[in-house]
Amino acid sequence: MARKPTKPEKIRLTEVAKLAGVSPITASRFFRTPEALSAGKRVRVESAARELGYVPNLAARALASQRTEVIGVLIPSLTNNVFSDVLRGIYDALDGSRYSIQLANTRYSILLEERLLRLFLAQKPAGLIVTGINQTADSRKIMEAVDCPIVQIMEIGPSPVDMMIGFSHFDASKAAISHLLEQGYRRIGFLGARMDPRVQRRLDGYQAAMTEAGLFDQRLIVTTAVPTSVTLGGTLFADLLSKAPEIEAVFCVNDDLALGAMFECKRRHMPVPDQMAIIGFNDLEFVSSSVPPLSSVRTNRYEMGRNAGTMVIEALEGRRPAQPVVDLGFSVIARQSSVRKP
Amino acid sequence: MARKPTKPEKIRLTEVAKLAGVSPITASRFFRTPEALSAGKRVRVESAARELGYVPNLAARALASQRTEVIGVLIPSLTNNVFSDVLRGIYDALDGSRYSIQLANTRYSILLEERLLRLFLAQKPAGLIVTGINQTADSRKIMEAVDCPIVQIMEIGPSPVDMMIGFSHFDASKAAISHLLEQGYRRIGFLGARMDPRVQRRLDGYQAAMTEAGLFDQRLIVTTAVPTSVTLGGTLFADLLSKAPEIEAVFCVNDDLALGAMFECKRRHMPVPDQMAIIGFNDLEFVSSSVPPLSSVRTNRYEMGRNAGTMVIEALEGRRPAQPVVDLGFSVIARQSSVRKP
DNA sequence: TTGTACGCGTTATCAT
DNA sequence: ATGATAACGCGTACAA
Repeated sequence: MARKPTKPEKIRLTEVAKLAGVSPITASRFFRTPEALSAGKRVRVESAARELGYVPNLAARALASQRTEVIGVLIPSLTNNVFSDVLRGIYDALDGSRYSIQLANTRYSILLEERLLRLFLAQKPAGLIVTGINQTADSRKIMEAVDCPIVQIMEIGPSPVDMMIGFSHFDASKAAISHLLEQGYRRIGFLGARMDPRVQRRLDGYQAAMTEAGLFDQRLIVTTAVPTSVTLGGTLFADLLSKAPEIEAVFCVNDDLALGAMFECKRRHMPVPDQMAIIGFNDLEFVSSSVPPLSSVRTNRYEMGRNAGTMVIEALEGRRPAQPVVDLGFSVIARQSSVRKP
Repeated sequence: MARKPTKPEKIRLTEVAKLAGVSPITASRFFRTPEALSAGKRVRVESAARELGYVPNLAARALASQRTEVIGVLIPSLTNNVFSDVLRGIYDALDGSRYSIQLANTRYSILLEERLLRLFLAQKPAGLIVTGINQTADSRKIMEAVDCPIVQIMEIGPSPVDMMIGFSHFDASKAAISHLLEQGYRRIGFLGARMDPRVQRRLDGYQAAMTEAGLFDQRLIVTTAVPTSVTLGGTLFADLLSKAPEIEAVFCVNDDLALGAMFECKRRHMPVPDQMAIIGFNDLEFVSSSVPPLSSVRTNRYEMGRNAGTMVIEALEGRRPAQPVVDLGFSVIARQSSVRKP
């Protein structure tokens, strides 16, 4: 024998329809396209649903319709403030829409990313937001085969899987160095942590700028695979100073490192910027109120997330963007920490 | 007419079963209880699934089994570092398990929380992790009616919906003030932002400690509903100074405010701790490397998330914790910013 | 605008 | 250990 039939207490669409005096499919339509119902039935279904406390069964809906209203989001870190801003943007964009978010943490591993991607696809997501442009070959194949909008965020590159929104980390980094060069600094150090693909591109930008200026010197670069932190900024800066005591300025791949470097300067009674100029990256909230205020490169993280969310929704509604790749740019914010006094 | 029958290309359990020469239900068992299969069939199903690239349909699974393997997580903020640590703990705890996470952002609104809760329940989650103990009456009713493990995190209180893990914000705050009192500070200010329930309880703790010491003075308290930030810490501290210029120490409800206050001291050439002692809350990474190092109250956020995740899983496996309420405690970390020199 | 008929892909239940 | 059958609750396709 098979399983017992549904107990009559359970409140399904059928129960709502019965109470409203309509067929189940009409009740179903009420929840999806209420405007397709006559006013009378609309009211009756609505009150019936309310009276019974009807809760739609999303699994049944997904099975029947072969899709869900879940947008999968793959990011490499939950701790990094950079991603929390992006996430907030995504959540805000999807707020009020019918879509919900499923978030996964790739931990900066493209292999784990691939596994999570497969996991997502088992749920037939309505859309996908993934971080960066360095996926495994298999991930790329999978994404190309999937029939849903996909936005790659944080970076831009030549061949989007579908859509893309971000900025050039290479250019942004180069611009930061240009700023320091314009201020007259010549011996400019580089501090990098984690060294994920985006940080790597910032290093490339640094190298390009320094080489163009005829100032490149491998000794000025200190990097580590260790995750970033303020404390680490101090440590790396100390390393840099011991390797190259003559440096006049330092570019940190993020603001945490920059703050750490600044604290280290303070411990060494090394005035900023008089004896050491510092510029960070991301323009987090705190940099403007530190003493001295820290220069940084502003990136539009919230907007990135917000736009990514919007792009997915619009694509789902059939309105694909004219431009699949959106460059949100950046701006170098020069504050006291990197500005030569007259 | 109804819909067309499934196209033969689609790879379902049926296709796998056919290739393996077993019935669909046997193939189904392979994915759920492989040990219940004979070794031969187990191997055949496995290779058939691999060969066909079978991807299980989670919607069908959820519909048939009436449950999912999704754990819903409700937190008030994505930006606040405090929650990213907790989240990381939850993700780590669930990593490698069959469960995935669905994250929702309540934006510090218990009304929105209630809506999101209802939304989650439509998906029949395997478990639920919610923030705090201040839910709406309806939310509480809903949670009590739901048949899945629920963990309330961040706080502890007398009547858990199901399980609870956190610490007493009241006691932690009181301990911070006790530390300042022990150091000999008497005029101790309070800086608070956001004023969510947990921050409110920290204020209560401050008030209790000060009252017990016979030092309570409403003028020493500066609060705002505005979200916290380093910059805000500076502003609030300036407010406090103008209201009560005689203060010797300040307790900030989080480390961002504390850092902002410290920067403001620096701008005013007010040495810390000689002229102004500062203690923060949460013991974020940066406090130990600032100059001077900032005192703070360490809370075990990662462990909280990690344990919450584990508690849900264990409960799902039938092993409910002996104690439904877990107090993770806290510790006052006294650093230079609040220690009187001898 | 509304309804009919059936399929979505899996698992629960019972039987062998 | 394995299989037959029906049921999970809803949406699609088409007809009226």
